[in-house]
Amino acid sequence: MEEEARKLNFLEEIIEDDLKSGKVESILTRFPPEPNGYLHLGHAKSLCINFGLAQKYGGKTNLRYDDTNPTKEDTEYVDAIKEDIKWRGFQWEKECYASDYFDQLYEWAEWMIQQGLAYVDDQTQEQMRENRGTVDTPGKNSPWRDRTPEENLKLFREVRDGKYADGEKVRRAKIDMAHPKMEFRDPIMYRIKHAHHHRTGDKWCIYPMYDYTHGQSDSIEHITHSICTLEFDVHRPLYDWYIKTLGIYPSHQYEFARLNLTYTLMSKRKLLELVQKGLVAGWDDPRMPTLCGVRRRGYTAEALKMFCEKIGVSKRDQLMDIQLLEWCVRQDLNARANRYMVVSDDPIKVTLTNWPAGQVEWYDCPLNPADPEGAKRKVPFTGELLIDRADFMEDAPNKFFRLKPDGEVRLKYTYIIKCNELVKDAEGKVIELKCTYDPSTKPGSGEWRSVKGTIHWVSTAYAKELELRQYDRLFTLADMSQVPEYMDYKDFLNPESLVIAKGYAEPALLEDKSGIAVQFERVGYYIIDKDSTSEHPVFNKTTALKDSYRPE
RNA sequence: UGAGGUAUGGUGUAAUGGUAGCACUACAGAUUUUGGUUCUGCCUGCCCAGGUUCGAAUCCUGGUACCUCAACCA
Repeated sequence: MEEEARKLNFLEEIIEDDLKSGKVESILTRFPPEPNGYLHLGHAKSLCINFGLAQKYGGKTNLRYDDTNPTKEDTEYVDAIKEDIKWRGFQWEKECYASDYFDQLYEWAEWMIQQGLAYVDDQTQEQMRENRGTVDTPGKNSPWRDRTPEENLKLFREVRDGKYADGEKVRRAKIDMAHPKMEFRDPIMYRIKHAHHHRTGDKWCIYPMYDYTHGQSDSIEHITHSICTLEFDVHRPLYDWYIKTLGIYPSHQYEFARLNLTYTLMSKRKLLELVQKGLVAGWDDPRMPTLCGVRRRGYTAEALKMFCEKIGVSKRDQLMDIQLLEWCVRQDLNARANRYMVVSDDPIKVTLTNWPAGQVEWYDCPLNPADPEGAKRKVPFTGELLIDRADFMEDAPNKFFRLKPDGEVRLKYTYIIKCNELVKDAEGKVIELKCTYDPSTKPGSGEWRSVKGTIHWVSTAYAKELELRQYDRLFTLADMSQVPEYMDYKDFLNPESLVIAKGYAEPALLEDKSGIAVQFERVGYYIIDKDSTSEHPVFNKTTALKDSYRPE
C-alpha cells in the first residue's frame, strides 16, 4: 500500500525536488484554456494534473483564460468552462485572463523596441512565410529588420492607434532568422486585428501572440510550474527567452503527453465543426466527448477522476483504450446507480393464462442489488405484462438464455414463467406470448429453483409511459469490432458505421423531460423526444419507454 | 539533410545495476434473481546491434522507428 503511494510520476518528482531543494516554497499551477470551445476528455487529464498536483502538494491553481485571439473567443465558453471545472470538483485560486495583462505586455513591447530587440515588419504574410525558410534551410532577414528603435517605436504606436489595417504590419522579436529552431526565427509578437474582444472591447486593435503572452502571464502570476502538453515543448526555449530578456519571475514550463482515446475525436476544431454544422445538437450532445456531453451521458466526475488516475502521466504519445474509461464509469456507477426495469419500444405482450383474474402482487425490489438491504421500490405484478422484444426469440440458438417457445425464464424478482403459445399478426410478427407461471417459484416461498435466464418485465396495467429525451451511448458504445480504429468524424457521422450495442449491461443515467434523472440498468436503448431537431437519421427515432417505476 | 521529444505485452503504466510488476482488453472457468457485478486462471513485453559488469529495461557507443515545430492559432 505505502509502496504504491510512493510511486511518483515525473512531474511529481520534479515538484518534490523543487520543494525539497527550496527552489519554491509552495507550488502554483495554472489551467489555461482558450475560451474558444468546451472542455473535453483531454482537458479532464490536464485538469487532473494541474489542479490535482497542486492539491497534492498543498499548492494552488489559477484558472487563466488564454484570450489573445478575439475572433475565436466568446464569453459563452468562459462560463461553460467554469461550470465544467466545478462539476469535476476543482476550485481555482484566482480567475485570470491573459487580456488582464495587455497593458503590461504592451509596455514590455515598447521596452523591447527601445532595446533594439523588436521591430515592425511590413512584409506580407506570404513574404514572411517564404523568408522564414524551412526546417533545414535558414530563413532570410526582412528588409525592414534594421529600422531604428525610434522609427520602430513611432510605427508601433501608430499601429496601436489603428493607423493600419489588419495584416498590413506585424511586430516581431529580433532574434535570428537562421536559427535552427523555427520558433526563434523572429517570432511574431503582435498582429493587427480590428476585432471586438469579449473583455477588452474595442480598446485594442493589436493582440499579442501566444508565445509572447503565455510565459509572461505565468510570470506575472508567479506560477511555479506551468504544465502543458507535449506539442509546446519546442516553444519552451522561447518561453524562457522572453522571461530572461524581460528579467521577470522565472516560471518554468513542463510538458506531458496529451490524452488520445480510441474511436474518439479529441480536437476542439473538429468538435466545433460538428456543432457549427448542426451535426450534433450542441456541445453537450451526449455523443460528444466534451465534459458536458459525457455528463449528460451519465458519466460521473468520480469516474473521470478514477480514469485520470489510472492513465498515468508521461511523455510518450498516449492512445488510451476507451474501454478503460468505460470500465471506470461502470465501476463507479455500478456501486451507486439506482436500477429500474424497462422495456424499449415495440415490446411483446405476455399473458399469464393461469394467473387469477384481477390479482395484483407488489414486490419490494432493491434500488441497487449491490445493496440488498438498502432502499426499495415497489413494483406491481399482474397477469398481463410487457417484455422486451429482444428478450424473446422464436428460433433461438442453444446459447440464447432468454424466452423461447416451450422455454422457461425467470421474471426478475418474481416467478418463473413458461412460454406455451405464440400469437402472431397477419404479417407473422409475434405480438403476444401466452405463458403460465409457476406459483411455487415465488421468491421467499419454498425452495429456490434456478433457470438460466432472467428478464425484465412491466405490468401493462401499471406501466408508466416515460418519455425520455436523451439517447445514450450511441457513439462510445458502438460495437467497436465494426468500426475502424481511429474512426474519423466523417465515419462517425455515417449511420452505417454505428452499431448500437444492444443488451450491453451498464447502469446509465437518462433524463426525462422535467430533468429528473432516471437510471436504467440496461442500455442500448436510445431515446429521443419527438421534438428533436437533430437531422441525424439515427436519432430521429421517437421512442416512448414504458417503465414499472412509480414515483412514490 | 535542421531542432526538440519519446521508445517496456494489444493498450497504458511501474521497476533507477539484482526474479520485468500492476491495470484495462482478449481468452478460459466458478458464482450470480441483470449474458451485469464478483472471483479464479491464462496468453502476450524490455526498439535493434555491440560494449561495460558476477549481473543491464536501467550505464556507454552506434543505429532504427515514431511524435512535434516552417498560422498574423493556442
